[in-house]
Amino acid sequence: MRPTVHDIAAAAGVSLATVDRVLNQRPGVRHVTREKVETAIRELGYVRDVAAANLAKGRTYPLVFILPASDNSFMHGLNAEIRQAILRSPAERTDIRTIEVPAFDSAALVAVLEGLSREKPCGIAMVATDAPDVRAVVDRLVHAGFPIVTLVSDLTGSLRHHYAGVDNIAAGRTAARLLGRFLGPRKGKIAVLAGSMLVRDHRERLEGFTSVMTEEFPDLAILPVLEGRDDPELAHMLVAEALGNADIIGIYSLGAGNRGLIRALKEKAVDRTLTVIAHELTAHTRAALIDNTIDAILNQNAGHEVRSAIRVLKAKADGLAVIEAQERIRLDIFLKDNLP
Amino acid sequence: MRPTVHDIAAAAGVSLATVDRVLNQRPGVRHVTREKVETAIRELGYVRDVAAANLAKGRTYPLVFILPASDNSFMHGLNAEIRQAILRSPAERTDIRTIEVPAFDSAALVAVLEGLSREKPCGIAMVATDAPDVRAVVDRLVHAGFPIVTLVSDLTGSLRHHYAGVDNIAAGRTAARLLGRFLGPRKGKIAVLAGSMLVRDHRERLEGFTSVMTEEFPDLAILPVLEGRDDPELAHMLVAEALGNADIIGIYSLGAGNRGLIRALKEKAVDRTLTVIAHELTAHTRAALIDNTIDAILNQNAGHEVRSAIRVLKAKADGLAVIEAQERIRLDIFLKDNLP
DNA sequence: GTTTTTTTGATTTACGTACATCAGATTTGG
DNA sequence: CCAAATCTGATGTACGTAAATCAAAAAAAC
Repeated sequence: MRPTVHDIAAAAGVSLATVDRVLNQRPGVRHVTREKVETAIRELGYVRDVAAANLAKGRTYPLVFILPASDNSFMHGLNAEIRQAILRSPAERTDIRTIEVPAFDSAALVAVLEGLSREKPCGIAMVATDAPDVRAVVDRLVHAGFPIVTLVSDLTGSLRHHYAGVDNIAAGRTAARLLGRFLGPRKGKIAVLAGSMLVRDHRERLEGFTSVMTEEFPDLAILPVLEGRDDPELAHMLVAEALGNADIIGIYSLGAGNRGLIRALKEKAVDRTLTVIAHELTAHTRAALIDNTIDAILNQNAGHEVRSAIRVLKAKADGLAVIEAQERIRLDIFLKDNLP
Repeated sequence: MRPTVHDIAAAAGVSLATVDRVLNQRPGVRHVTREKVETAIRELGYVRDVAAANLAKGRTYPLVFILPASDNSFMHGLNAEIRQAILRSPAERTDIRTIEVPAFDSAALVAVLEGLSREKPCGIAMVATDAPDVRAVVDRLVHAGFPIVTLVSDLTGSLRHHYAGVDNIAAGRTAARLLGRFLGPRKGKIAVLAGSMLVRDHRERLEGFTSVMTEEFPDLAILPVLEGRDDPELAHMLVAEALGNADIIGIYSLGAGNRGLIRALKEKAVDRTLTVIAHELTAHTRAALIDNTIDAILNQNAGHEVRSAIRVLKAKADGLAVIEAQERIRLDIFLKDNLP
């Protein structure tokens, strides 16, 4: 049987009230007494029963998710997963609220974050916009004791406690190697379709992609990036136009807006053997993978990201350890054979 | 605030004791009264506070893991993950015990399972040996009310509640497509190294591999399977011998014992451009992936499998729902760029 | 040495549920 | 209609912790 507060009290030769004062860092305990209790805690290997404590406290975990107001399927999926988490709230004692901020608008994000410091949530998950002012508020909030995790897009160099998202440089490198290996000895040009080079994750994917391509597949030349702004229409136009170049033998789509890409491919490239790698598994990319329009899909599992963010925030709020291996968000690689 | 038993009692116009009798299916409640209470439960949307209930019951979850006594790195890894889980036991209220049975010995497995029905664990996780007698005991135990999940290797056609492992047919198909695409237009022969065709997961991987190969990559011919019994020495011998065949341009290693494979490759194939796909990420395969001896690794995350099995067993024991998407064990595909 | 302050102990209530006991009410059987 | 059987209510204790109160003891200040 694991030791309880009573056992600690007995072992330390103090009363229950004193143990409670020490455990919950309440004032009114002499230094020596505090030490006695802490020794007993260590020696008996006491760990507070979080379930019982939460019951007694009537604790809930008010969490805030800050998301960009982007209208693409990935963000819709992320929202859906958060709604699922909200449905589980009663069982998980969470109280989740989402706030939408204009995408790529660091000032707006900063304003929201500063507003939050007043309402005292016990944890914040945010899709970070990578800017110095954001980094500054995040660091301030972390110092003030708020658990903060970044979601999907990280804020490197900040003090955020955790990042619930994939390694985008690795994703880009993986895409490059897959494309390079799939194309084998062929020589030709590679088109890259991105959302916007202002977004950190897209920049990182491109960075990883480019470095492996230039180092290891010198026969493949990367064309200037097409910025589709995650907009299907624009993506369609850009890709359709690019396909006029007969040297293109591969495409890497590292952002959203794949609907336009797929349409362009089906219209313009029926007779060509293009190798295409895209990001994010959606109904559209899934169908395209099955009918061979796309050759591989790299994906991050939004559900895992949301659940991981919640687990980490709760653990941080309770001062508990997280299982690192469990919280690592993996890059999924889907071929048509291992679709879920 | 979520409703409590008191609210139900008030709403149904009965006493707390009666609500308790209904909730815990104790006798001594008239049919009409029971219905009143059940209606109130439904209407208020009452869900039992599992944490409080567990506290009151002093509940722990005695779980049993039944593993084959196989001496390969995957099983060692699995064991290590179970030990990690045991370390978390106090916090998770679990009480985990492992039992080793001789590998591929269905009679021994049956004997162990029958022994278990007497000691009443609240859940059983087992690496299944695929045999009719095993299926029969499992079905009996499920009928008797034991939550059972299969781990790593499934028992299809049985009544087990859940399978915590990867889809091995999909894994084989994925390996085939990766190998086929990596080899591109080349023609040649493919060697397959397996552990034993007596193991279901190996059979399934081969099945998936073969079907995609024959359907979609007719220029690649699969040689008769080399059965390495997951033994590095034997694998080394078999592969070294096979590499005498200069037509071999690809290898699929679908079992354990990759140490021998890697050694053989480094000795015999330095001057050849072989494409190699192997299963299970270990220190050895990892190093081989980095130095280009292996081109891709398919992996199942033993930690996730163990944690998933535990979550599912606990949920079943409490009669709760599981988050299906969370419990799906994904097939990891590692290139040298996305190693964890 | 007394007063004031600080520290500690003892005790109680609460959280939401489980479980046991016993008395009282209601239904059923004869 | 009464006895027996069945059902229901009232009540209390427990689980491990939090949090509060008030009294008592110890230490510090005067």
